[in-house]
Amino acid sequence: MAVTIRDIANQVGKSITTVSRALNDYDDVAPATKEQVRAAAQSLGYSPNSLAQRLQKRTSDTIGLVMPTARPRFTDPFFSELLAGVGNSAARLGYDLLLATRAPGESEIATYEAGIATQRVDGFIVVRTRRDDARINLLRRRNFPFVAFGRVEGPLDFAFVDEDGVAGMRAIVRHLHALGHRHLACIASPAELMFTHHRLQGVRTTWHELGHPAESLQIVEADLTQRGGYDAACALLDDEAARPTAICACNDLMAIGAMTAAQERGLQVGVDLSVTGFDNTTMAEHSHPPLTTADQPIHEIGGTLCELLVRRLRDEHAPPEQVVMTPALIVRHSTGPAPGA
Amino acid sequence: MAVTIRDIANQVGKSITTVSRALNDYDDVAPATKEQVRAAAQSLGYSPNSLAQRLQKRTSDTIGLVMPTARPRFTDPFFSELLAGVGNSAARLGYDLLLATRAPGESEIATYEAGIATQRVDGFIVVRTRRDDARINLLRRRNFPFVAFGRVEGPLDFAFVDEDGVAGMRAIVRHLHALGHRHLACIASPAELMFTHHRLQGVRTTWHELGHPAESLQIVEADLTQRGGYDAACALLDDEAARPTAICACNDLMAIGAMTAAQERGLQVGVDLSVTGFDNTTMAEHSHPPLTTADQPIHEIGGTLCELLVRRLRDEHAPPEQVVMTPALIVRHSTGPAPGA
DNA sequence: TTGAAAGCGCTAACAC
DNA sequence: GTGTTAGCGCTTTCAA
Repeated sequence: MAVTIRDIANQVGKSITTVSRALNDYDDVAPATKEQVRAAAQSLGYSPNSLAQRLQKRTSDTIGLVMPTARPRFTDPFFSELLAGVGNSAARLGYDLLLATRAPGESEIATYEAGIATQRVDGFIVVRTRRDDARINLLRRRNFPFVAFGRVEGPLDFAFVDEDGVAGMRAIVRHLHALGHRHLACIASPAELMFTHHRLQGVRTTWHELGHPAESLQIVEADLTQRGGYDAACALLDDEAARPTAICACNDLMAIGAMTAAQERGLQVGVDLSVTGFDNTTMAEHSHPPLTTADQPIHEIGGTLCELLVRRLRDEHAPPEQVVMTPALIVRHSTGPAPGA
Repeated sequence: MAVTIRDIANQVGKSITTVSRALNDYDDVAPATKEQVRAAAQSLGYSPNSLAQRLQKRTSDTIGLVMPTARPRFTDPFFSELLAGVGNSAARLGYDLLLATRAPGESEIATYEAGIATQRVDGFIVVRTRRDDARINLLRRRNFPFVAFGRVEGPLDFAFVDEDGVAGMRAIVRHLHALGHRHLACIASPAELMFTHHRLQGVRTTWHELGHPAESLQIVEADLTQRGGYDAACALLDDEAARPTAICACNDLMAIGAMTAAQERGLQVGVDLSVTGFDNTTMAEHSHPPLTTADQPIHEIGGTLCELLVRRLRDEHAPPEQVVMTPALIVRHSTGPAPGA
């Protein structure tokens, strides 16, 4: 069986108390004893049992993250990158990362409830916030530590990291405007997601500010996947009378789907039709043509989320920190001058 | 603070032992008492402290998975899908999933060592096996429960799930041969990965069996990313004298990168050049043109990995189960008759 | 400088 | 049926 402090105590002929203090480098232990204990620990191959430590300390040293997976085939490159960011940061800060995957709904909330009730996690990272977010409402009600990736509607009395979706879309729409586009379509993400709200608002207000009539902007909703973007673009492009010269999608995946739809119809993306994404996943860089998009430093955001949460965990009274990052416009070849402009 | 069995015991005027037994539905508790205890637990909002339960049971009820992330920007759609499969299955079986991300190397091994030593996990899922795999060697040496996604060279005395890479590539190469291709290039994944070995072997032996001379097959290595596939394809295509009519890549991501390279050179994929992938990620379905590839049921594989591991955890003497799945050829539009054939 | 004892929250022999 | 007692492996008063 595993080596315990009791084994070390026997070996060096001291009490387990002394061993514990020696290992934790208390300064009321004789230097000689410390050395002796450490040597014994080393030679016996001792490692503390973290379950026991955690029970005693009444903390789990664990961060929970529940990935919202709507469908069984779940392939969002965005998340693997975010997870890597969170994971690396958690490890560096001495925390474990507990991962669950759950479709939004009752069982999702139950997962949060269970995490809290059974004291398996010290705090949560909530990703992809919704306008009215049941997860956040719950955590707030329970006064349980968490950090969100994204904001919500209503009071923002919690810690979050978010990107400025309005500014990101403003940059994109201005870019398209400057290229001479006068008929724009936006492939929106699901309305319940908070970032949709920001990005859409960015599109709408900027388009309006630039003096375009409301009718020159079409908005269709899709489900964040490549297939969703594809279907939405098909509908937009097949109505030839109202066909836009530019399509801005609310994420890269949908933009790539939209490009496929355009190409199937013989349109050259970047020439006959401009398409933009959002996120700057690595796919955007390597799509054909490379995608104009707004960059979010996803890996870094994951790290920041973790840091903010840990700060809160270490100091209960730390004020909720709020970070809003401005996405950078990345111009590639999927956008070009409006035809005939 | 949190409600404990002691609180319940006080409330109902019984000992904590009785409460514990009632809650665990032992049959030596009076039905009336059981009811009373349950009601009290309910009304007090009791949930067991899992740390305490685990310490007592000497099991962590946790499965560890360390994602090998070579670079900081880590965007493999393959992994998010695998994680979803593992996560769902783990939850269903009553296990937590502990996720870490670590680049292959010393710190990766240290992560495994720490997980074992501190008793934080009951077993590991090892993904993307290498021909000589330090992780597996370690786990084997320590006799620590694990299941691998993939095989290794040498004795296969452990549980694993793998796909038959030889068969998958055989199907692809035969498909290309039937289309009249006589000059093939393969974009191989890194040589240290075990699946590279299988897939490459599938390509080589099949090509040979079909009667092609060795010189008609070129093999270049790339790093599994879109960029890697792109670079490799550029090199292949720019040597016009030796230009292949078909390129088979060892995963979808590289195949998509290769398509980009071809398209940049004015080649029509599926007509002037055929390209194939491997994995059938959702990207393959939506690429332009849609990619011919070999299907791996990734989500399901994740689930199976979990199940095999749990079976082993519940029964120490269960023989190591080994599952090899045969990938199905998915023909889409990235392949077509060889030019001039 | 060290050790005895209590306790984190839970389960399980064993006795009554 | 139920309670007493011990103990999982650790930390931390409190006394000596």
